[in-house]
Amino acid sequence: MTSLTPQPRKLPTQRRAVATCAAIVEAAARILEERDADALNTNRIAERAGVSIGTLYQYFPDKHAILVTLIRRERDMLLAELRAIPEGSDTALEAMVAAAIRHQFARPRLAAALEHIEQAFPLGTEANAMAEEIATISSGLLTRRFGAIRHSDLLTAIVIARGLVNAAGEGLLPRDGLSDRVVTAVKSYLLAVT
Amino acid sequence: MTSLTPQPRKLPTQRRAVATCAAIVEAAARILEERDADALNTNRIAERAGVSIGTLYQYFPDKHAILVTLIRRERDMLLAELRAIPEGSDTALEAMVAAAIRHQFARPRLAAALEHIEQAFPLGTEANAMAEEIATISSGLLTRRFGAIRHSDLLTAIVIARGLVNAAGEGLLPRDGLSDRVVTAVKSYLLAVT
Amino acid sequence: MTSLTPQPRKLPTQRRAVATCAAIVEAAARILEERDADALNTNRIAERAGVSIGTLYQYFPDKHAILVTLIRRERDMLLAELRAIPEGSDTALEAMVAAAIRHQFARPRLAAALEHIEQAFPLGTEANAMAEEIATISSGLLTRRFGAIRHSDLLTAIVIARGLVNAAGEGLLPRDGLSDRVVTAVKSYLLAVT
Amino acid sequence: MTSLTPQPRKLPTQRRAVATCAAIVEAAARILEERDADALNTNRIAERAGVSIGTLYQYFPDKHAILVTLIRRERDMLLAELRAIPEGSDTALEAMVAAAIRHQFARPRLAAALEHIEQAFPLGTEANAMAEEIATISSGLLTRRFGAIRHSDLLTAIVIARGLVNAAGEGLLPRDGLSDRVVTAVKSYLLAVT
DNA sequence: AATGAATGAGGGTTCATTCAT
DNA sequence: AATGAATGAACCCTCATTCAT
Repeated sequence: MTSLTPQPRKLPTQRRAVATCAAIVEAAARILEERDADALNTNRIAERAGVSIGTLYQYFPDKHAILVTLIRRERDMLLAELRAIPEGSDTALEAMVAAAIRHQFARPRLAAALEHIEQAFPLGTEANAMAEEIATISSGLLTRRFGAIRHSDLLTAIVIARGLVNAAGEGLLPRDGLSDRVVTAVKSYLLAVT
Repeated sequence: MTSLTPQPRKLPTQRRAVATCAAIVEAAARILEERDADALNTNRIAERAGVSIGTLYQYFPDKHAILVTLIRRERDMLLAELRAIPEGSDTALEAMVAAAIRHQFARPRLAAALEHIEQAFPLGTEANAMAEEIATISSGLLTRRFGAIRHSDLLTAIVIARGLVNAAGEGLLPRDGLSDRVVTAVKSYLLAVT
Repeated sequence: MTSLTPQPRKLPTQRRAVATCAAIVEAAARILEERDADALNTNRIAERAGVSIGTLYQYFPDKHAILVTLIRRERDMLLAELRAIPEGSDTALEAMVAAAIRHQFARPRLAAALEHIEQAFPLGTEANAMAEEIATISSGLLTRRFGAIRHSDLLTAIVIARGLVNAAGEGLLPRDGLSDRVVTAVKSYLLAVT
Repeated sequence: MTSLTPQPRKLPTQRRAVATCAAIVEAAARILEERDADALNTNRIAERAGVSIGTLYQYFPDKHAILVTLIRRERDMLLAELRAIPEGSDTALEAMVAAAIRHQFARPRLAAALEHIEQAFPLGTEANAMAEEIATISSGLLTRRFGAIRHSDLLTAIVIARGLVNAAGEGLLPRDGLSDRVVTAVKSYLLAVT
């Protein structure tokens, strides 16, 4: 467990290989959804993906790399949604929260499982890079409404939102009215500190 | 790893037995602090505790039970501090946040490790019981200042506080000014919804 | 594969454990005798030793360590025989050769297998130490008959003897008259260079 | 790994095929020189040779066959040099030793690696054939100087020479003066027994 | 009560080899 | 002829747990 940097062992060139690669990552996702993180072993991943264990190791140097790829896949989906929000929008905050909630509840068990796994990895440069990117995007989107926000306050707001969405994803908080609650929490915090 | 319910195999009555039991739990805590959760295995726990693996299994039915005991130990320490806060205090919120931060940073690596482990356990009745107890205590302490608080808002406030303290414990947020930030976040949220 | 230094993982204290440890090493020896070096895997060693694979790994950190222990065992047997030869003897050379041949043909297939395995290990300090010790012993035993011998000539003589005994052990040379041949080769070389 | 007999799967007639075949064998040689025998796997050989694994298996039925071809290649180079020594030469022994040393030190790591690998193969008819051929050549070359030599003495002399050259190749013996040492050892042995 | 030797299911990974394209 | 994706037997090793002493 080093960081989030490792790449697939071999870049798949043929069409079939790309599909195999994706199937392996998706198999890992399904196992995390249906069972426990403990149940995630390479043999099961291979079986679930419908490939042999050898094939799995052609594309990923080790188990860790599969998870990293999966985490990246999910992260990139969320980042893409956030980047798509227009900067000038009056409802940027609402849109961001909506995206986060949509992402969390698209595959809630997967999101929860990855949350834990991600934290088990040492915070490599890539994990920080994502936090930084979210901060940058948020900054752009929120400045219009809240003025200049101190970096630490921005991070605090992100942590609040993230925590609430995750908690709801894990069933600790009712999903009903979640969006409003998150928006309220973030908005009231930012207004209080600016 | 099923739930948080298992009890130590025998309720130790003799003085030495209690000490052994505590030594085993503390050994687990130390390993979690000094190494990784992956490094936590029963043989190492026994060695670190200065007892044989056989003795360990005389006091705990399985590895899970050791962790549950450790989690309970830490949780009870925090709950005791929270319960000690006088109900009539004007600064009850500040006191609660201070207690949480003190607890988190007393043994930050341990707190972070347990956070992850706890989530890996299925949410047994006991975990919920703790959440409920914190909600009850909080309710008592906060009503004076914020009036009647909806249960979901109380939970939300707790999740916010918890998330911020944890994030700071993991280094995602500066520790400096943490107390103020948490108080501000909780206070502004509660004021916004009441 | 580093050097010959690794020790058993855990020094066996109980009588049973010592026996187990020896059984594992002997099992490895038997497999090398009866099959190929390729057939030497830890599962087979454990099975042949009549213990579980887990037990094997209680005493040896890895496969390599078993081989190192076996090599040491055999080496020490030979060294003990060589050391037992009286320094003043007129027939020291003959006695040394006899010891080497006896050792080689006590378990010829084992000796041959270990020869190859030993060379596959990087020449650690210990392997050199043995060569040095043999040189020292030889020097003491041969000086009386051949006068002062240059170190390089001593090594050469040892290599000659070793090579001939090994070749005979592998069936490349007839065993008949082996002792005389080795003694002749060494004696004539040493007389030629002194 | 059975014996030295297997042939390349197809006798390549086309120019490119011969080159591919040679590239594969040379790739194996380079890997043995640069890394360990453990690092010698067919995928790596193919990669190093710049061909696909499929192509490799078009030319060689299995991994073993590649090594056999390599061993033959090296062996034939040495035999060719030995055969080139004129029978009537007074310095035939010196020439033979020089050839062996030249061969050993041309690619010392390769020679050492092949030495081990060769011994790991069961002594097939081919290995014996080589020993026999060397004996025949040696006999022709040495009779003039040493008279009729018993077969066992010839073999002994060859083993002595081979052992010394190999030992020097592996760094156990100084290379300096190696030629003289080998010649002295062989000459003094042969004079002693004839 | 305590010890620690022993167990063995299970997991990560490699690599010689095959075969569809 | 060449490619490289795919295979899966086999291997090394860990660790939760049991049980004879």
